[in-house]
Amino acid sequence: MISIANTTKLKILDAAATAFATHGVDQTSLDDIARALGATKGKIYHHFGSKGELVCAIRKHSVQLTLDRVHPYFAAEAPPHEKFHAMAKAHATAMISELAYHRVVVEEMRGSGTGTITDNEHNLRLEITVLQSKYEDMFRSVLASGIAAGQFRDQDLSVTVRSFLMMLHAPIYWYQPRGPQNSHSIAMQLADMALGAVLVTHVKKSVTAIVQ
Amino acid sequence: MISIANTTKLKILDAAATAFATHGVDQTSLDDIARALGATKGKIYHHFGSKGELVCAIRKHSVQLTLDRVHPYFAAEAPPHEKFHAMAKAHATAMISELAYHRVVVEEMRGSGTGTITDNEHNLRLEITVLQSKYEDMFRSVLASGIAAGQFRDQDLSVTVRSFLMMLHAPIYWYQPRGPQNSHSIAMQLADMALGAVLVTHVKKSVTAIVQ
DNA sequence: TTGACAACATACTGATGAGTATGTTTCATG
DNA sequence: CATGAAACATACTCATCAGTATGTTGTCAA
Repeated sequence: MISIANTTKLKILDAAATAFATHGVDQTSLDDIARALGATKGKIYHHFGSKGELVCAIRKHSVQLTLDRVHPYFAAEAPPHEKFHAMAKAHATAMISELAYHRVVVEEMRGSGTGTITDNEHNLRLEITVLQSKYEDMFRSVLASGIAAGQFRDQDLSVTVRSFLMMLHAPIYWYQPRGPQNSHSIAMQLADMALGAVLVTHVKKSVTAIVQ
Repeated sequence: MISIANTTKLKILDAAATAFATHGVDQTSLDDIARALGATKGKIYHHFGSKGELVCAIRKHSVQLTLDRVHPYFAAEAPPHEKFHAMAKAHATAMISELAYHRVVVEEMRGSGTGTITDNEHNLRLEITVLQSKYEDMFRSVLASGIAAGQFRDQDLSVTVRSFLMMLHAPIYWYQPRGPQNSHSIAMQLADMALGAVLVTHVKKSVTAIVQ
């Protein structure tokens, strides 16, 4: 948190996130990022131990940003389906609002990363894992309440959480700030879909079927 | 299609897909793939013009495999919600069954790829785009029918398709062949969730709410 | 049987980029 | 005003690969 209060570090993080999100982590050299900053590699290496640490810092920041947006709705008092919808919408809004940071996270979700891993990077990875677990646990908790209340379908929680979170990540792949839809309506639709994905399913008789 | 009837090419494709899916495209050298094949780079370059073409071949194969699994259910006669559920389940099953190929597709979804792009690769990319469009159109069509029938929620089709497809991609990130769940139950749950995501939402009164 | 081509292996080049070693400047502090 | 350290810039090294150029082997048709 102190590290992010540092203005210079944050500028580097922003530039790096933007570049990584645009061209991919592996296709972006530290010289590229430095150029975008109007500086040189020396500046980056003075603040971050390695490229891997830089990526981890972006990932951690991404998770933290998302958590900050979603947690208030988790803490508030509300029935499961309303709470879930609000949290889902907040998550989608986060994806759209800080697109670059979250893109990096998704790209690194496969697991590998760079070959050499510093101690500092290793610790960062652990912290990120802990944060992500805590984050998922919030949703797990709400889902459990909803299932207990008979509103949500009783199914494997791990699969459920990972699945609808992937759906909420969708804007990362296609959202463009200058697109026709505003971010609010997209976030709302995604939240609606996420809620539908967990609710007890109720298929209405088709209108055409009745007509026939 | 003729190209894939070639046994040697398919073996290279399999080895490449496995390696790419495990360590990431950029972290995997052609020498690595050749070693996995018990051969050298020469073999690969004899069958594929560049690393980019190899990746494209994997992507195309992935889309084709998925299409082959889903299309029968699209062609069959059934009410929208049943057809959609069957297609979604087939998609999820495809993801799990040919995990490696589909992982490569998702990793390359950001858009960039290698710097140099051969003519051959460019054509492959166009073919892939066409295939993917046709694929999405199938779902778009079913969704339109369901909306017309009053079963599916009337919302932006593009957002809908891209979103629940992302959810169906989820197993790519965490499914392990030796996992506790069998592939069938996971595919079923994902299909259930996808259907719920598009159906007209119907929130049951909470049991606890009634008790209170 | 011979040449011609497919199907590779071997050995190189060349560029790219992460990381480092070593300046240089600013600035706070004693 | 001296001095140290923070905050960079500059100029390297060195390993990694994608791509290429060329050699080798088998096979088949004329």
